[in-house]
Amino acid sequence: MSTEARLELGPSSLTDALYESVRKRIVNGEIPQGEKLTEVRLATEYNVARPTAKAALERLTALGLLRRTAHKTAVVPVLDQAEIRDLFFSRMTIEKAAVSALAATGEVPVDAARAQVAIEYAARDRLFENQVEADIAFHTALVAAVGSRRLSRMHELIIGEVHLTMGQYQAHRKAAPTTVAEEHAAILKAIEDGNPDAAADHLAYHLEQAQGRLLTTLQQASDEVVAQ
Amino acid sequence: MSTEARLELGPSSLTDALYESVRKRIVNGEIPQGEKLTEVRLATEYNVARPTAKAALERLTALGLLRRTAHKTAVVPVLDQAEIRDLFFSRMTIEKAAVSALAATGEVPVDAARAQVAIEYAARDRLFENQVEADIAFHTALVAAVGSRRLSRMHELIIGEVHLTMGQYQAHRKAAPTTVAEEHAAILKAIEDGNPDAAADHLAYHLEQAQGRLLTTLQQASDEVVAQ
DNA sequence: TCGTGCACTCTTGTCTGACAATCTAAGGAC
DNA sequence: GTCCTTAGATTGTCAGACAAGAGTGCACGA
Repeated sequence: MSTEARLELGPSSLTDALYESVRKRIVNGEIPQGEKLTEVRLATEYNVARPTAKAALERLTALGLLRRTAHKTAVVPVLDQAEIRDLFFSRMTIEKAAVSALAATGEVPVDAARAQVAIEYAARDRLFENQVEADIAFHTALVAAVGSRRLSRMHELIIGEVHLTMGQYQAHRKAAPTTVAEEHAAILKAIEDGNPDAAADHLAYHLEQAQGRLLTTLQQASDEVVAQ
Repeated sequence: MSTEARLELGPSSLTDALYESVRKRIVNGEIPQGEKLTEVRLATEYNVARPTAKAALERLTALGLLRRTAHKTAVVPVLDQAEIRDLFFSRMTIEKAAVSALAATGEVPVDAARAQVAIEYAARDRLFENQVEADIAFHTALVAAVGSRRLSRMHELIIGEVHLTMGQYQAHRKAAPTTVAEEHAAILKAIEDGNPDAAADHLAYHLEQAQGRLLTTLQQASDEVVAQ
């Protein structure tokens, strides 16, 4: 972590900017798992007041990107196998409902199709970070297209952790971009065909595969630590 | 709203206590829909600092019990028909997944059974507030029993609004306690029988009925306003 | 030598007071 | 009557401070 940092002034609120900056650094692995983030550290690094840093930390905590208990320092969480399973179970619940609803209308969300293209480009250029980014965007677009504010908010509550996990294990990840793209395409196809059950099934398969890939890399990562 | 208020010192944090106190007052209708809650008002009423009040307001906002945009005063939201439908669609998604998972194990959650009893007592004694409270507890217990931290967190994200809506229309509500109890019993029965599909179906029916009851009372309430 | 307990430090929770930026609403000009 | 300006209200952010809880290491005793 560099001793100085500059905030983009895009977002209206200073807290927003700080939140967004730290969020990115966590999900792309720049701030590694297990790292502690104190309020004063964040405040001094970004040159903001402690309450502002506190607010940003609380928001990150709410989205699962940090863990924090009373009077204790916030920590970037390390998700174990059980938690990854729980994460994907929850994710499955939301996204299944989303694709089913979309298939009922038969309309393929344009943002999802766009993200699908972005994934292919990123994969071709070996830009892993962009690939993860686009993958998250794809799934987020699917949920958003349903038009349910609350479904999206619930999804937002867990997708951060998905992003975190994928980002943290990025280096270890055996990229299988074509596989991912094919699985995504199958989901979109089922939506276009207006087949809710098929859409849900394809999505379930895709997420199971994704979970499996993550658990494998997680296992490999822990093996490497043991081997040292 | 009284000009003075006392906080119970149960919760460790002052913010927690404030949050909990205001939460109760919102969901039971003491603070009506559309009411504005400024930071200073809350701070002076409870005799706490503005930052503390701010934190409590932010938490309430996160759970949908207040609406707040930048630089604007927090307001107790008024849910229209479309939002109630969205709310129940989201709720359905979570709770269906929950009862299906429970039925797969075949174990009836004790807390849910306990809440079921509480509903009956409250209904018999005409304690509407307790009845609502116990109903929320029943559904929360179902989700909690799955043991998925993230599913529970997502549920928490929307159940507050359900509570709010039920509480706010409490006065208008035509109580149908036996009906509710029977619908709940059917869900528990299906779980006990280990039948996930039946459990999901009974839950879906129950929530559709509940939504219908709410929309009806909502309609009646708006009619009354027009008639004035 | 090892374990227990105390003190110290770090960090967070909360407070007071303040200023700037923004939103709301009231009042005046046309 | 409508639009614009201006004043008040409200929130965002800041600085500095103190108390309370959590963690750590050292000293002391067994």
